[in-house]
Order: sequence, then C-alpha cells, then structure tokens
Amino acid sequence: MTGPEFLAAYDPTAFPPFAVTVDVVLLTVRFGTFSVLLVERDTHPYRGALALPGGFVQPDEDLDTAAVRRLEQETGVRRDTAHVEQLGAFGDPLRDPRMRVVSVPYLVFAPDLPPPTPGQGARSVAWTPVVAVEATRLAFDHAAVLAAGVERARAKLEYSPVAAAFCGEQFTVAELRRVYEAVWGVPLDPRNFHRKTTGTAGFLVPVGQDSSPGPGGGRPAALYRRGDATLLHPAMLRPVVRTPHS
Amino acid sequence: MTGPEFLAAYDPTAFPPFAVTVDVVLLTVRFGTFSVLLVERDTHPYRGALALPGGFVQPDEDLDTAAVRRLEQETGVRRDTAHVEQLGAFGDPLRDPRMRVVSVPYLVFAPDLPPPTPGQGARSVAWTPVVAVEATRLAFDHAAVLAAGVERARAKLEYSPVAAAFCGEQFTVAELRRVYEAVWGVPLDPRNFHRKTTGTAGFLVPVGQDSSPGPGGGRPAALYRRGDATLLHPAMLRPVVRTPHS
DNA sequence: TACGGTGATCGTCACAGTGACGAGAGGGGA
DNA sequence: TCCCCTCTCGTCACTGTGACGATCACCGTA
Repeated sequence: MTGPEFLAAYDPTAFPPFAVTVDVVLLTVRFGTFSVLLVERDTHPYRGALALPGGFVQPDEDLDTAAVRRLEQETGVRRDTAHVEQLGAFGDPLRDPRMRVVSVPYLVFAPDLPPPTPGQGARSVAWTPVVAVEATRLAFDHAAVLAAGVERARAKLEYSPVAAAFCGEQFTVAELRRVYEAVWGVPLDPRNFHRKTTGTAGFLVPVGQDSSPGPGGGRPAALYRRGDATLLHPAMLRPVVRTPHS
Repeated sequence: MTGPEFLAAYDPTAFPPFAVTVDVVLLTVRFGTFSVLLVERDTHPYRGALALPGGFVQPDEDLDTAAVRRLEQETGVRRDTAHVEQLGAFGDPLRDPRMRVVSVPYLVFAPDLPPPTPGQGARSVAWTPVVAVEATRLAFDHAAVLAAGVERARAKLEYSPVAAAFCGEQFTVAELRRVYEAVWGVPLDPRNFHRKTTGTAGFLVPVGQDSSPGPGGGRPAALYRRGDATLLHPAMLRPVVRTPHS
C-alpha cells in the first residue's frame, strides 16, 4: 500500500498536490566578506533574476538528501566539508507563479572556495556579499529565505562552534575571529576572543603546529582544529545592540 | 500562468507530486506537569496509535494558516492566546505508508486548558505528560517530531520570554517559575528566579495587584503580564548538565 | 645586525551576572 | 497566639567579560 493505487481510494480533493523543492543558502566568508552563493536564473519564472540554488525533491528522496544533492550538483561543495542544517519550510501559496510549491531551504556553511560553474537552469553563479544583496531582485521569496538564513547564522555563532565550518580543516584563532567579524559585521577584541575560544573546553583543539605569518609579518599563530563540543557554554554574545533583522 | 495548464508544459516526472501536512505539537503545563496533546487515531494508517493532531494543507492555504486552522479545529486553542512557531519540515519518503507526505510541524505553547473533544479522524484526545510518552507507540515519525519540539521548547525558555505563553494573561513569578521547572524538569531557586525575571528589562510588567494566596497560605504574590521583550539577555541557562536529547 | 611594524599571546583590573542562602514580609489554619 | 507557608529583599563569593597594557615572535628595511 505504498503506491498510487492506495491513494486512489481517497477523495482526491483531500490530497491537494504540491511540489516540494529544496533551496540552498550557501554561506561563506570570502576575502573577509560574508557572502552567499546566488545563481542567475535562465528559465521561467524569474528569468534573469538572482536566486538561491535549488530544485525539486525526487519521489524517493529524503529532504536532506535532496539538499545535499543539489549542493554538490550546483556548487561542488561536498557534505563532509560543510555544515548543513534545515532552515524551515516556506509555503506561501503565491510564492511560485507556476504552481503550489513548498520549499524547504537548507543552510550551509562552507570554507572559502572558488565559484563553481553554472548548473542546469542557471545562467551564471557567483558569490555575493550578503550586505550587497538587493532583496527586491531576488526570485520567489528568496529574500525572506536568505534573511532567515543570515539571521540564523549570526545567532548560531553565539552558542555553537559552527563558525569553524567556515574555516578549513586547520585554522588559527585569528582566522576564526575574522569569520565572526565578517558574519556579525563588528570588530572583536583579538585578546578577549583568544581567551574565550581557547579557554572554552572542547571548542578548539591545538594541532601543535604554527602557521606561517602573513605578508605583513607578525608572530606565527598556533593552528587548531574543531573540538568535539556541540554547544558553546557560556555563549559568546554579539557586542552592542542586537538588531532583530538584517 | 498560475494554473495547471502551465504545469502541463513541463515534464511531469520533474514535478513529483507530494502531499503536504501540518502537525501540531501543542504543549502546556498541566498540574505542574509538562504535557503534550495527543490524539488516538481512528483511521488508517496507524489506527489506534497515538499521534499529534494535524492534517493536509489546502491548495490555497499558507502553512501557518493551515497549522492555526488545525489547532483551532482539533484543540479549540485560539491563535492569539498561544505562541505558535514553525518547527521545521519532516520528509522521509517512508514516513507515511500511503504516499509521499512532507509534514511541517508547528510548535504551540498554550496555557493550561481542559482537554478538547475529539475531532475528525481521532478516537480520543488527551493531554499526556511528555516524560510518559512511549515513543514507540506514536504514529508516523511523530516521536522524532515531538522530541524536536520538546527540545526546542526547553532551549527557547533560556533565551526568550515565551514561557509566559504557558501562563494566562496575568500570572505570578512563582507560576512562571513552575513553568520553567516543569519544562526543564529541574527545581529552581525561587529567590534567584525572582531576581532574574523581575530584574530583566522588558520581561515582566507589574500589574500593580496581588494574587490571593494558595491553599496552604503564604504571602500573596504580585501579578505580572508579559513585557515587550522578545529576547532574554543575558539568557537564563538551565542548571547542571545539558542533555542533547529527551 | 639593529629597528620599527605587525599580529599573536599573556596578564591585569573593574564590573556585571549568578549560585547559594539568610532573613523579613504578609498571608493561611489550628 | 503560634506555627507554617510562600513571596520578596539582601548579602557574599565566584565566574565570565570588556577594556586595555605588555610581551613575544616574526617580517622588511636600513
């Protein structure tokens, strides 16, 4: 009783047909700038507009699986190098002019990487600074989806160690700090940040090796990798006032 | 181009049909016990099993609207007396034996109220202590949905003032404290809790009136209503160790 | 090789927030 | 009246944080 023959026994109006899509809010920190991957649509609807990568969920496919598939297809990011989490469900009846579509966006944090080549249905694909995104130019309700993803990312840095997902396998405290600064858009005190991150058990694990200094010189920084902590306790709160949006 | 005639221009296999449902994780604190509303199913599938209230989303209906509709239909809880928020999307291909169903559960916090009368498709409906729910007896993947809702509720009490949604319009600090104690399952120090809740700006607004003491006597408590704060800052952290599940 | 520039790391200090708990305020019932 | 109860206010030690000085270890250049 898994096939459509079973469904046929029901009143069809009781099972209104929907399409279900997944969208990918792929965030990274590139050249010190908090950026999102956007594609330029090459097909109807919203042809020519910017949009989040995404696509339809296949009949026998889990939502997470579909999101990871689209992520790998459209961006080349592999699941095990990034942080992936579901962002919610968006189902306004008018969000897609073609038909009734419920979208389940996924939030992905990835280290800096080169822009991938355009996939199907996209004219081009590019990293865009989050602050430079023109909300009115985004297709569908992707402005709202992106805003939800960005706010979730900012909040998540406070109480979880996911910021490390924006870095590579090994990283310095300063690299991690620049992630926080880029995502939150505020400068942080390097000394207090160092104390907090290295002092919180399970957050950072020293690799026992130093990085080479940057172009301007400076003392080499110790390398770390992510610890096994899943929660930051106590949280690292954003400075100054907290704005509910953007 | 909003009708099916447009859809017909597409390859049908590219738009696999889904059904979309909303489920309601309605939580309350009843007699000092953190409880969830469960219905006993009277129809196929999982006939006789316990389940969360829910139903199919209508074609022209927003997800939030559908959730509020089911909430009012099956539980009698009005939206403006409760806190309602989306909990995510669950879409395992095998979660419903009938067909491919994506469920969007909603988390609802309501003050204590009498158990409603069973709605359509349900044999009975009853408040069940969260700790007494037998996960294996729940229909579909509702055990996972409930677990996600419970954990979200516990986490949300830490950094938001939603706990007041479990109380009525006016309440005492002790009533609010018993909500925290019931949801978290730990006793809290009444004096420190009083200091924290009354000392955080925007959390509680004094009504300027005292409640009558309980049966055992005691000094009358001042009445408060919810303030306009949307975030608790700093957060009120759960004591002792934090368990990731259940 | 000495020297200033740069960034990493360590220390210090004042202060806010919290856990633990004493004590008074203001109500019950016997 | 006495005892018991709960609400409310205070105190104290401790932790974590913001602000910032000082030192360390590398750079490029004179």
